[in-house]
Amino acid sequence: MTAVRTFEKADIDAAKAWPFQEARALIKRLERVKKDGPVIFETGYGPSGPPHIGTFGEVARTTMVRRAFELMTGRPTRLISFSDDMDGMRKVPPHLPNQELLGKYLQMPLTVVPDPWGSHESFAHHNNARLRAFLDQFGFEYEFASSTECYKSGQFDETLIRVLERYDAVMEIILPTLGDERRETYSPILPISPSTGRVLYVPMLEIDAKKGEVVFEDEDGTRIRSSVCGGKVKLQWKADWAGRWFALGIDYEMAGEDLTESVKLSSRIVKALGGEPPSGFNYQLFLDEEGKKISKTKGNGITIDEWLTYASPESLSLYMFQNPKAAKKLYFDIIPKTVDEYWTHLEKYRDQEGAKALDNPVWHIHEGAPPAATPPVSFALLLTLVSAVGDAKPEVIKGFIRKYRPDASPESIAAEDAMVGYAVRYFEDFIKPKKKFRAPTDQERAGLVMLSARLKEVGDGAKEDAYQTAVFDAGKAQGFENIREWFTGLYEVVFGQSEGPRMGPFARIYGALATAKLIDDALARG
RNA sequence: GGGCCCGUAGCUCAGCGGUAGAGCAUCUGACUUUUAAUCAGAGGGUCGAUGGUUCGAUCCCAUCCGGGCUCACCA
Repeated sequence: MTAVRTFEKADIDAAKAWPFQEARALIKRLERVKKDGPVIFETGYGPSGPPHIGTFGEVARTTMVRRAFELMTGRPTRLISFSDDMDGMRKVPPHLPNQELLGKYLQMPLTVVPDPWGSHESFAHHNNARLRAFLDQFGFEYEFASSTECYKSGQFDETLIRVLERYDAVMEIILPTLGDERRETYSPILPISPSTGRVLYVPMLEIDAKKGEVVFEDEDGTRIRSSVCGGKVKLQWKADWAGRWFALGIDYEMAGEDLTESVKLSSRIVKALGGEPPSGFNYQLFLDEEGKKISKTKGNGITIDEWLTYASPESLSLYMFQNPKAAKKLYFDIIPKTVDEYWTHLEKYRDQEGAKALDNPVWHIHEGAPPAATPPVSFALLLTLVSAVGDAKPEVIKGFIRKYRPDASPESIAAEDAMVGYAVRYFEDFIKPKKKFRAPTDQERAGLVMLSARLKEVGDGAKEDAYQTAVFDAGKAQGFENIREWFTGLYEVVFGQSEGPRMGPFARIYGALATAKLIDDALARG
């Protein structure tokens, strides 16, 4: 049910959503460097840990720019998801099994470190597989690239030799950014020790660009002359990023705000190599509820698994679309709001045309092909329903929806059904613990006793009106001046909240006897 | 302290030189067998502050304030 629309050039030119602005900057860059052929986008991944919400954000946002660019230019594009799997393991990540075993592989490339779970060729292979499964789960289109493979296959050889040729220029750029101590031993080339297999942080004693060789001292003091080709050395981070841009011809890459300085530095280095830095920008990091930076060790903020427990990937994409240059809070309270905003945008998209449609987040979230169906009731409403029913089964909730939106299309119902599970879980974890059941007043108690008895009398299977009348009769019999007070009390005592579902239909669907039991339970509580 | 990014209605955000906008939230009215619905309407912002450029600035420039990141090593 997705319809890909076509857009006039004038509309595309008028589109102002940030992915289009990024695409325009990219187009300018391409004009400058006069590049033809496929345009290459890149995202990064560090395989010392599993993919996370930031990984998702980067790939999602990059894909948004990619699709905008394709619409504008019609040019072929590729997205490379690059894994830094040749980096040495600096320390054993905590919380992993087989800590002792891993400890023996410190400083070795992550593709040499054994897989602590034993299922893959190496630790990095394991995490690389997780990355791919992660990206596949969302349907991203990308090509995986392994740093180790790039080095070993010789794909980076030319670039490594270029680094040797421009060695002084590269050093001149990097050295001022280093502390005194590191400056003494720094080299942008990190040899892999032929004796121990570790990544060595040692100075280069000789550089021979013509032969593509370097001389360094191995861990055991042996003076080694080695080719830089075929994976015998790798580039140190500051040069690595630039080298990769150069070797792979990266045209676009965004990065976190924490890497702002690295982007600048890498840009200078890639120029020194004779290349041109990619287009891109620095997106902001996420904050927790109190505006503090989210850190993995602290465990504040929320993880992608948590988000996907309570809401759809589309809603998370919307979150990523919004304001990427502002530091945004990422915590549980924003989930329902984001979900409903997503549906609102999707609904609007149907009637929007031209540039308006292109500026609608859903165009970007769905890579140009937003679905047509929207659910008949909002997530917020759904939460109210779930909340009223307590720990109801999804089927009961779905029954309500079909009853109250009889005109909803099957597609619309299907869209809603997916939300029901999310709503139930959100309710269980965030709303239920906050429910406050108060004790009834004497007047309310009398009314509730009467209502319960009346419901049992009528029994299941009667018409809505019969139940609705029963509710009003019970209230009126107790002499409530304003019948609203009766309802408010009913909700607060029985449902633990001040608002609730229309009682007649509720009793009809939930069951009169079950409803009576809810009331009896509430009376027993108070 | 230097650099970069952000600061628009209660919340989330759009607008980026021409009399301030959306969604949600709030309130009011219709309804009155409801406070999940529907319809109609309203309130709410000195566009962080101050200067400057301009006929005119939320939008450009400068300074300041507030928030985030970054400036040893690693990535």
